[in-house]
Order: sequence, then structure tokens, then C-alpha cells
Amino acid sequence: MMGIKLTDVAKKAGVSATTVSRVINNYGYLSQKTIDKVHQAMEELNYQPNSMARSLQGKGTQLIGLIFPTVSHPFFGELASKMEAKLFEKGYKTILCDSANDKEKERDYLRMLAANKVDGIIAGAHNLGIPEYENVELPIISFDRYLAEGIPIVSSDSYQGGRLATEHLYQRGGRKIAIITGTNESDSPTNQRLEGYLSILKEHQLEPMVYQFPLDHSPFLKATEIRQILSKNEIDSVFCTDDLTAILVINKAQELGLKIPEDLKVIGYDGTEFVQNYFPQLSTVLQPIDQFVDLLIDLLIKRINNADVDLDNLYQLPVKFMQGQTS
Amino acid sequence: MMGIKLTDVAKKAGVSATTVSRVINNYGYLSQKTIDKVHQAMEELNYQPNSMARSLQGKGTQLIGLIFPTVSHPFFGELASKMEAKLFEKGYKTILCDSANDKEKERDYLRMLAANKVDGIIAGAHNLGIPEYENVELPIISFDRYLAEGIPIVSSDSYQGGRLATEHLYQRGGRKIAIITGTNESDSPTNQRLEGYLSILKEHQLEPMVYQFPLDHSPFLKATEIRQILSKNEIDSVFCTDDLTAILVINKAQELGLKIPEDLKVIGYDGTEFVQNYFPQLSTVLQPIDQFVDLLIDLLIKRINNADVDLDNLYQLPVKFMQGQTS
DNA sequence: CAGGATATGTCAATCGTTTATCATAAATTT
DNA sequence: AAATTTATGATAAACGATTGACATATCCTG
Repeated sequence: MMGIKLTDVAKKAGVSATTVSRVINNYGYLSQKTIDKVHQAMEELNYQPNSMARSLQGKGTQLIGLIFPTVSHPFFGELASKMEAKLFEKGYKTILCDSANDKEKERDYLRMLAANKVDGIIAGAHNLGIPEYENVELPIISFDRYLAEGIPIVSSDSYQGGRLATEHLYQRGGRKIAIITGTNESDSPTNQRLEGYLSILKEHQLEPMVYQFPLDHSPFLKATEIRQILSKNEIDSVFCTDDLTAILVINKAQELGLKIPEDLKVIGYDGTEFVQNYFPQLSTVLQPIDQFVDLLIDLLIKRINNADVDLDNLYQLPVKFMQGQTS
Repeated sequence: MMGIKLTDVAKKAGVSATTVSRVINNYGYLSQKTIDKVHQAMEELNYQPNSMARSLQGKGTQLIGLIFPTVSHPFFGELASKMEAKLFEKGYKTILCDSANDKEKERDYLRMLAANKVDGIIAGAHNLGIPEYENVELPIISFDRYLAEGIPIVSSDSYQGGRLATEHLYQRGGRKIAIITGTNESDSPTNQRLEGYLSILKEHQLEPMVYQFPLDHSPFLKATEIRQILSKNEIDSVFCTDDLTAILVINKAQELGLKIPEDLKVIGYDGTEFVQNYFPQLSTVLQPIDQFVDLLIDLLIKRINNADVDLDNLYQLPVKFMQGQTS
């Protein structure tokens, strides 16, 4: 039933357990001959050191917790997928935690990750009021959201993104420019997209039209509200602070017989590869997902290797506007 | 640096370490008073038993490995997300393994999961020729793909799905019905979709037109090939064996000025919530994702609790056709 | 109040690996 | 040939929790 253990390898290789351990952990004096013998025995027995026993010794688990709202959303799916790939390259394993916008679940996760002695956490969920983050002694890096004092945030320049999108709509002739965004309950840089929008409208002395949908609204509910907004016929442009909402707007506009972009200009936000591949017509603001991944992981690994490295509080990566046919 | 341990709880609660362990593992005689005292101490100290130490004792890690091609694909993203949620409910943690259609990566994962002593594995990747599956002594359940003798497969009735979609296209007047599917290198029930298609064409004595794209083709490449196929103007209907390809077909058809469904009828396959929400117009064959999740997890847990339970080799869940406006 | 049931404690071994300490032996340098 | 350096082994104590064996004390019940 039980697997191969270190002593089995030692026996097979005809050396002592100590020597096998020395080979595995590469310390002390070792002859090449012994190293080869041991490696061969490990291969022949298909030996894998027991992670539990190693980390009991304080070796680190090589486990990283990933806390995101849900990987069923293309944006987080893409982020998680790339994160996982890069972590695996670097020898880490990923524990997936879909917080599902559920505060209690997120707290449970935090406890669970601590109990599992993960080496670090990357958190990008949207729940507020989780004081546990204040006391976590683990290395954490946050994605796009304030968690607690001393936890670095990686995000993009949402203010600039909001400005880019809105100014673009204005340049294309939009004068009744609405924004559809989430309720900014969470203390996240994401809310700056709205600020960017407002700043541009102010510069052009236009009246802002702000629609805020709670994050936990179903797409169906959102679609219904969007239909209502559109059928009032009071707007000529919409800036959606995520691509999926923009797609809903386009769908509903088509149902209502509105021509895009003539009757209605639409801009999204995120620009995942998914949307670029399957909705190439959508104008959107590109978030630098690959750079997010690189930076998040680099920072986390720095923290893991040295708990005292000085990291900035906030890293803001630049965004890019991408012209499609919907604006 | 180090966290709270069992002996700290014992001290705080004023009882012995054995008693604390008895409380945690719920065995032996215990008074309610003691139980409460210990629980209170655990809470006050925010104690979490060290998973490593527990599983060294043979307690099981409560870890489950999830091997899928990539969660950046809406279908697998949804599957993974729901799987993770249900596993968490049942007290399991999910290690995410995106095999990325990379055989070597998948083998590495298998090794890694064994070293981490996961309690079980659910594998739904698409790689062929991984003999390791033959020797894994862990409980495994496969999603939609043959792995090795004795590993149960959960899938849907792809043959029937292929028939449903194709017959529907015929009923709507399609006579030049093409299929776009993957190359059936992987030994998976999925390939039965093609068989279903062929069977219907045969019944109606129509000429099959089969286009097969390798799984690792980029969407861009696929789109280009689709454009070529469509511009030859030889078909009036397409059955795509996944929704995303169907979306590409629709995009390219629009570019070419083809009216849907008049000039071209399109049917997809999968019917994720994502597609239902954001592409409600697409006709598609619904896979029973929720039932997949329930069944996969129930079977796996059965195997975990009793390695000798008799499970079927193949579980085929029914699919449903869903009428949209593209057919 | 005897005797079983209940409640708690002490002690020690165990899980598989790491690592420090000592010991010893061979190989290499001076 | 003596002195180092290199190579390996034997032993044992961790890491944190579990659990069986055994001891003891309190409780309840007939």
C-alpha cells in the first residue's frame, strides 16, 4: 500500500539513508559515483520524497494559494491559468481557491491555506472586511485590491484606463456617455475606472450617467437592466468596465434594433485573449495580463525567499486602448 | 515565527495534549465541558492542526488533484470552478493542474500529485500515451477520456449529441452539412460526436464533409481555415463540436456577408453557462456540467473511502439540444 | 457502596525526512 | 609518512500530531 521511502532507496543503492538524504538535499561531501548510484535507485524505484515529511522538517511545501472570485470568468480563468503555468515552471504547486464572492468562504480559505502551510498566497478576490488578512504571517501579494497594511497590490492604471475609454467615446462623437460598472464596495483600484470616466466628462462639461450593478448580479439580471437603460434611448455611448457587460450591451442593443456603433458606441474593459479571439469586434481597454502574472509571481517569490524585502505598496501597470468596431 | 501547535492549545485549555487530540479527532470519552474548553482555546489561539503532521500519521491530506487542459477555456473553467466549490464543501482542497495539452507536463503533474499524497485525482486532459496512469495507485476518475484499465470514465452521450445536432440541421433544411471537430487522436468518447454526425448523414444518404482541426491550433489559425471553408460556399450548415469554434464560424460568416441561419446554419456543442449568458443566440448541445461535477466527485469519494468499490467503466449522461437562432 | 461507565492524564512509539554530531576510512596533499 | 581533505556511515533528535497502553479519578446506578 505505502509507497517507496528513503530507506528503500538507500537499500537499493547500497548506501546509508543519510547519504541518500545528502544526495537529495545536496549538502556535505559526495562522490559523483554515489550521486549517480542514488539517482539511479530513485529512478528505478520511482521514488518521490514524501512532501509531508519534508515540510514537517521546515522545508517549505512549494504550495501557493490562489484566491480569485471564480475561474469560470474568462478574465480570472486566464489569469489563473497563466499563473499556474508559471508557478509550475518555478517548482510550485497551485491550490485553487474560488472565493465566489463569498466572504466566509474566503476566510475559510485563508485558514485552510495556513493549515496547509502554503509558502505564499496571491489574492485577487472582491470581498471586503476580512480582518484575517491583517494577521496573516504568510507572504501575500494582492491583485487589484486593498487587503491590509503592508500587502503589496499589483494592478493596472485604472484611472488612465477609464480616461482612455471615455475620451475615445467623446472623440468618436459621443455626447451622452454612460458608464456601467460594479458597485464600488470593495476597496480596490478598479474603482478608479469610474473616476477616470468622471474626470473626462467633467473636462468636457458633460453630465455623467452612472449605472452600478452589484458584482453578484446574474448576467440575466444585468441584461434585463441593460435593456431598460437602452430602451430609454437617452444615451449614445456606453463605457462598460468589463468586457462581458459590454457583450451584454451589444446583445441587447441588437435586440432593440440599435445599430453599433452608429446608434450606440460600446467600449469594454479587460481585453482577455478570449475576448480578442472570439469578440474581435469589441473596442476595449487591454489589461496587461502577462505582466500581471510575471510581477505577481516575482514579488511573491521575493517575499518567500526573504520576508523582509522592501516592496512598494502599489504597482500600477499601463493599459492600452484597443480599437474594435463597436465604437 | 512558527504557529500555534497542539501543545499550546493544551496548555491554554489546561488539559493534556492527548485530550486535545481526542477532541479534534473525536474519540474516547470526553465531557462536554472539556470539549468546550478545548474548542474555546483553539479559537482564541486561532489554532489550525498542521496538515503535514496529520497526514504523516496517515490521516489523508484532503487534497484532490484536478488535471484539465486549461481553465482559461470557459468549459473547463466552469467545470473546474464548480468542482472546486463542491470539493471545498466536502472538506477537500483542490490542486489545479493545467496540463496545457503538454504530455510531459501532465506526467510531471502525476508525479507531483503522488509526492503530495493527494487523496485522489480527477483527470480530464487530452494527452495520449501517458503510461503512468496504468500504475497510479491513487483513486482516479477520468472525465471524458480513456486513461487506463480500471479507471472509470464520466462523459456524456456524445454519439447521441452528434446525432441530435446533425438531425436538427437536416430538419431545418440543411443538405450540405459539414462538421468541424478536433483530430480524434485522443482516445476519448468525445470522438463519438463525429460518429453521431456520420450516422445521420448516412441515414439521409448525404455526403459527409469532415473538417478536423488539431486541438493545439490557435483560434486565429482556426478562424483562417474556417474562412476558407466558408468562402468556398459549398456548405449550408455546420455542426461544430464545441461552442467556441461555432462562435468563430459565426464571426467569419458575418465577415463574408452570410446570413445566419438563412445562408448558413450553425450548431455548437457544450452549452456552458457562459455561452448561454453571453451567446444566447447560439444553437447548441448542452452538456450536463452540474451532473458531471456531482458524479465525478461522488465516484471519487467512493473510491477514496473504499478502494475496492466496484465502479462501472463508463458513465454516460444524457445531453440536450438547445434551440437558438443560429439554426 | 461495590462496580461499571465515564473522564482525563502520562508515556512512548510512529509517520518519513532532515540534519547535527561523531566516527571512520579512503584519497590527496605536503 | 604525517596531515588534510573528502567520502560515507551510524545514531539520534527533531518536525507536529495521532494513538494505543496503562493508570487513575470521578461519576452514576442498582
